[in-house]
Amino acid sequence: MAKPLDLKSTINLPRTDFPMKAQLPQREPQQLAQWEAEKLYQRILESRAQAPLFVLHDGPPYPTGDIHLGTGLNKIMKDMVVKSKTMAGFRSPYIPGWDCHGLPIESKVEKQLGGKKDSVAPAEFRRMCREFAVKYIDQNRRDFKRLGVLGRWEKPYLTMDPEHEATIADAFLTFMEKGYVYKGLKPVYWCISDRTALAEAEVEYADHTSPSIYVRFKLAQDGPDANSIPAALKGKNVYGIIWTTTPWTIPASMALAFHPDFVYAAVETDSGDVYLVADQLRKSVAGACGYKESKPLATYKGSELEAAHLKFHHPFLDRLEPAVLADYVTLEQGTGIVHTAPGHGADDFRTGQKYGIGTYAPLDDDGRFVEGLPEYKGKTVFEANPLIVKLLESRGALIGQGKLQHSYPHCWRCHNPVIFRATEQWFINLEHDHLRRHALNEIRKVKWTPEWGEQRLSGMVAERPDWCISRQRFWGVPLIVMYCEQCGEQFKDFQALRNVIRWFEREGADAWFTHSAEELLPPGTKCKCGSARFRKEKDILDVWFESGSTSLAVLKDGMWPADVYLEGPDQYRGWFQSSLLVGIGTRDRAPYKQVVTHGWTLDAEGRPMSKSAGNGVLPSEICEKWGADLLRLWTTSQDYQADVRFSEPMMTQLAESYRKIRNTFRFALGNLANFDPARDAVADSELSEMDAWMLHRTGELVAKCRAWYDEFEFHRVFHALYDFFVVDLSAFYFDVLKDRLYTFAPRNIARRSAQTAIYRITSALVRLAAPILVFTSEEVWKHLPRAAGEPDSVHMALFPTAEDFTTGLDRRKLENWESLLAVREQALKKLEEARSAKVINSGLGAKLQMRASGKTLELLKNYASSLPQLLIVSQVTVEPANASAANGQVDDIEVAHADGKKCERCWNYSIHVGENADYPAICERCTAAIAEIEGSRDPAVESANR
RNA sequence: GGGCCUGUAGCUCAGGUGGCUAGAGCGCGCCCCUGAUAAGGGCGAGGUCGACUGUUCAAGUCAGUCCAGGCCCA
Repeated sequence: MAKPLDLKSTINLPRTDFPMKAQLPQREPQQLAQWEAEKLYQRILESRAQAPLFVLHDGPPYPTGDIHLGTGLNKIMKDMVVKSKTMAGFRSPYIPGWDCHGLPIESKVEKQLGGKKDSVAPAEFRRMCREFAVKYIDQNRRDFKRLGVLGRWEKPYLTMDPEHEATIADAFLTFMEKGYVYKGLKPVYWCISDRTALAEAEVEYADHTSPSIYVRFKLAQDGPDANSIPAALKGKNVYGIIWTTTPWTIPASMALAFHPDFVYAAVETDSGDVYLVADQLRKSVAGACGYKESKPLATYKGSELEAAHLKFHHPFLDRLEPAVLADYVTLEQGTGIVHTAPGHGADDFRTGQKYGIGTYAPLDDDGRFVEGLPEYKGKTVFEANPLIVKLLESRGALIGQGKLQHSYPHCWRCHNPVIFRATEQWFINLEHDHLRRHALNEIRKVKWTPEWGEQRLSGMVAERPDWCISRQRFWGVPLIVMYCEQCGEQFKDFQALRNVIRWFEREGADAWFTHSAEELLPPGTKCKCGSARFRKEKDILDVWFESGSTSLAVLKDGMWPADVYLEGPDQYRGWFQSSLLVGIGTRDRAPYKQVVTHGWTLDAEGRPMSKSAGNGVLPSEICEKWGADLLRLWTTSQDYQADVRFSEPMMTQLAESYRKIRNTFRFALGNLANFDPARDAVADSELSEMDAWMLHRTGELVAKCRAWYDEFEFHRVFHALYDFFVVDLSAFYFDVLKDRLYTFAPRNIARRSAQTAIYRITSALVRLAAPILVFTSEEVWKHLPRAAGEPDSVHMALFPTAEDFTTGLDRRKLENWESLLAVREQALKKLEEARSAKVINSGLGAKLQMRASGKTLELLKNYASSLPQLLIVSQVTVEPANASAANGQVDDIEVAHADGKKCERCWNYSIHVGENADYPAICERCTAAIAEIEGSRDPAVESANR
């Protein structure tokens, strides 16, 4: 008589309370709160107190309302570096920082004041700026933390902190003391109605009607270089023709610029004069000026004219202007010759520097000429325009005029047109003490990721002009420069000046604005001339000098230089360069050993993301919709060395990938219910061969992932892990394992072997995934049985090692399994054919009849008993074949319907179903399993298993 | 316009020093399962390797030109 039995109750189905649905947007904040309450970051550092250091120095973002996706990507990458280094056994602190000073906040405060900046004292103005910065920093900090980034958030570094401001000022003094700093001229945007310098960002372009004039400059026929004048021009009335829309710059004209490669024609006009213009523009110039030209006397390349040392007479001043070369000269309009006023144009200034021509800018703050001819002296530049045109006319130099409407820079505050004006600025001399050469040397010693970074930065450093470090602003660190009130000399007692640093340490840089020079200096300080009264410099430092100094302020206690800097590609021009120069100027070396750059953040069409373009997506929105782990998955899914893209379809796809990973973890956890590694794990020698082989494969994966983490190749880690989850585990190993896990007696050694492997594999994968999926990994970790001594947070754990996965399985057997995997692929195709032909439905309904020869036959015979489980079919027969198939292929596989009846318990077909009178519906294997289960039914074991 | 970089299936990624019919996963199509179930499994169709011209017995891989895009300058 058959025993009554609930078959399903004898099956070991997965059981876990690890939820299938992630609900990341809801759960992640809870996890964050828990980490914060547990002081996870501090505990990690404490647990690594004796470990070797690995320092990533955070490039400080500028505090703004919402963080941009690119900023999110950057922070996530930094977090992955820190977490992976921590798990590799390093002590890797992360001190986030903010770049607090500078124009954007200053502008906001100005707006708040309704443009009446002068209505408050500098100290009060600075207080308001500070308030703004604090507000934004708090907001940013929330966003960054939400991404799962662990670090010293409660005490970040701020460039506006007193101690930090002191370090910046000190670095400046070091530069000054070592002789790098000099005062020079540089043209800047200048608003003559507000009497102030404007930053690039403070000018807006609007249409403006300017005079448009053609002016002729007469070639000097005498002088020391007269011999080199080309023969065709000798002794003639030759004129260089220029075109300009700013007649008022003519008094400051110092040179005529030619393009080195353009062809210039010397054409004789109806008046008998010879005019020099770009050959291509000959006709248009003649048309605009209303003269007739005959055929050209000669043509010259611009470079020839410069080589001939041509000089031209200024139309109304006693000045000779040399022909110079400039590659910004264009043929789009004008004459191909550009009158060059180094005091009133950025391009002109550079050309002037190159040729050692003076920077002449005879204007006061109101834009009035302080010297020159009576016709325009004392007038503002805009008043002077028509006067100078008239003057040119009266001197016979004006050969054409009109009006031109064009886009012209205007002041954002008063909306009046602005001018370029040379002003006194402070510079760091790149040649002093071979600063440039030293920098280029240091660049070579740094490891660049990607490698082309070296070339890129070298190119920039080699070409860059001297560093202008002064700004006419308030919200920043002042240049510690003082002048004697009596003799006017710059005060250069650096020991005394460093007293200011002490003030800054106590009160911050505000001290500069609230105390007199005499208070800031040590009591009794005197100038060489004997005077004790000093005047403070008003300028503040370029914020790039500040951010360039952050490593000095942040990396204490043997942390300097940093192991790595990691930023976007815009920082070659910015932080990488400023940090390098400050590092060399103060400590004679680069502040970083390695520099990693990631790409720019683009939308689906490859356009850069920005709020103004309307294609920007905020990290906070992504966290709300998808979760931070999804954003982190996005970050790792792509190769960051190129630009990275963001689109909704990508996120949908990643969400699917995430779901797969999560479910696979969940399956593993479900099958580890009641599994206690300390009690139930099977020794290596007792492992089923397939399990040992899978452990081996896991070991290979571990080795690869660790190497990739080492090289910061996160996307390779992601793709390898993901493929392992999908292909090796979900589609293969776990699928094959179901039969053993579900139908074998719970404590059967073969089932324990499977669980041992699942446990070890899962424990490894969750740790490898932890730097990427910081929340999900923690969730898995908490559900995973933990060995004694393992930390309660996955982020405190160490990465697995490949050695953890050596089981002693010999090489030949490993290869056997690789071959069997190939056989499996072959069999699956045949099974699919049989399914379409309706021979079978499920694989378990099949019997495979294989024919093979040689080594393959031998292999299949040796593993005959494992084949049905490996292929998830009910029966497999192996017969010798006549022909021998190519490398490891089975010659033939035939699929037939399985023999016997379907076992109601394990769903395998067997001819033995019904043989056991007690359980007529089950097969011989299940009969044995039930006997094993019943044999072990003693209450003590039972309770231990529940 | 200049410097540097990027361009392999719909998407993301592999393809040392040139050498078999260019690979993977996802997505897609078709099918199976219902004991991972708002899961799981299988098979299949997708690529002129941005374009062109060279070097070579042989090029996704080397060289040149061009096109598209990015960062930074101008």
